Amino acid sequence: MSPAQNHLIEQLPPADRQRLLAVCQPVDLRLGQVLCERGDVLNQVYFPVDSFISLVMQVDEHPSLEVGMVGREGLMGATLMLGVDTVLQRGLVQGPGAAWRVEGAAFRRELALSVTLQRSVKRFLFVRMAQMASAAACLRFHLIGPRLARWLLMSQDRAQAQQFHVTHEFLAGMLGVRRVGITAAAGMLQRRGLITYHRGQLTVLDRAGLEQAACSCYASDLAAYQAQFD
Amino acid sequence: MSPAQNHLIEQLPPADRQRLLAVCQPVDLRLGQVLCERGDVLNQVYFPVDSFISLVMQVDEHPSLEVGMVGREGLMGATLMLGVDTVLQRGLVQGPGAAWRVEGAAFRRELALSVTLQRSVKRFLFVRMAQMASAAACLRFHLIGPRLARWLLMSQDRAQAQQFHVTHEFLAGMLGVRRVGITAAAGMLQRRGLITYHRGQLTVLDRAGLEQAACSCYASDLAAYQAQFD
DNA sequence: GCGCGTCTGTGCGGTGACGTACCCAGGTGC
DNA sequence: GCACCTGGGTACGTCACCGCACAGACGCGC
Repeated sequence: MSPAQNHLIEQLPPADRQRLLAVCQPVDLRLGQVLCERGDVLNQVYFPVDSFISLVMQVDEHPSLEVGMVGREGLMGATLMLGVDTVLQRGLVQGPGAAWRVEGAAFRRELALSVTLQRSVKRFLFVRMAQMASAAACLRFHLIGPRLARWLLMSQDRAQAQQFHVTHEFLAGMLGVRRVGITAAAGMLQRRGLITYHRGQLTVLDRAGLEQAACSCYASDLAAYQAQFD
Repeated sequence: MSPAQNHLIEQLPPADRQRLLAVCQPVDLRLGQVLCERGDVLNQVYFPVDSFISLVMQVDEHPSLEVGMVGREGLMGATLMLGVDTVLQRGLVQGPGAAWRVEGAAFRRELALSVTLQRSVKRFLFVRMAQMASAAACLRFHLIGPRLARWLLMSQDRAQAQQFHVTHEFLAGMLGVRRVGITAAAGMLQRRGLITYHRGQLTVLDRAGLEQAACSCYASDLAAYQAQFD
């Protein structure tokens, strides 16, 4: 697990990094695993390495809806920084793989000890706020097609692979639409030669084309991240 | 301005409160005033007293869209706590009235001196995150009618008056819909005897009925706030 | 008291997504 | 080789909202 790392951990000064890793456990996240539910006490923090996690809401009887995604660029549980240990959204493993897990109390101790860690977590929280705001506008104004393209790009960035496992049903639960809506939109992307899929295996064929097809929120999310971390 | 106060300031220990108020200026916010634009450097923080402020986004060529509202229960500029001084959304005065204004640098100094202030601002940020997430789901799933009812309740809570000034046009820019969409929804609320309006003056007649008509997001937003501050 | 700008109401065709239902194909397991 | 489940495609009527356009109505200022 040494070359592929979580970016926030990677950027810590060596002493802070070693101290943090000493209280981390390497875990393997399985596709579909639910790490926490809304309302839970937040007692574990995850730093994805080559896994990634969707933050999913549910209101009333509506389909579920993703409001955030966390990969190696961040951590799940950043709100502990705000002194609150309530979980706001379900944490659903969307890309299987490795992650570091820390107990909440230990994480708070490390935060107190490392100004650099504090700074990174704060900035990541800020990025999440920017992304949630743009997600709100996206949900209001953008059509399923562009939103799907954006979602695929975001996943590909975190999976760092051309191919990953998603069914239309699953995608519907991310975008908060019907499965048929996804079938229509994905079929269009396939006909345009941007992606191909078969029984849950989806492959990105033309990344540049997908970026063209995606709504502007993809670019603005990326810009919000880069403004803080590059 | 002494009895009516901003809640965050009110709850500070006397010494901290006096120190903070010493660097605050009382200002009078005018309806429609724009306090900051997306991308600006955040160099002023506002604590509304009997005014309130809408946080408004704009994407592409679409109508504008409110993604948050700040009244006497909070402050505008809480993200300074995260060590970032970039403004994410336009700050538009939606309810005219008094507020305290602090320079960004002075606010940071006070934050460093007062653990209580830190704690309050952090909690308020957490509440804002909860509210943005629920706003996202609301935008996706709820119809204009219930969303409008919710918005009126939120405004009434902050205006602390039965009556306030809003035109259909303005409301359209808050909910991100056409003006006619508001006319239809507001007309329905009026026919049901919940509100009445005339040339920009809107009066809430039946608050309980409005709560019935509003989507579940109003209750869940309130609960998120109360979990932190009551 | 006249004019004009602002605020509100209505009408109409178009469309993106919805709910529901059914079908087919690929793959797995007995 | 058959049953069964899962993933994906198609069809059809409905609905909320859109874009656009136009009309009344109130109220302020000259």
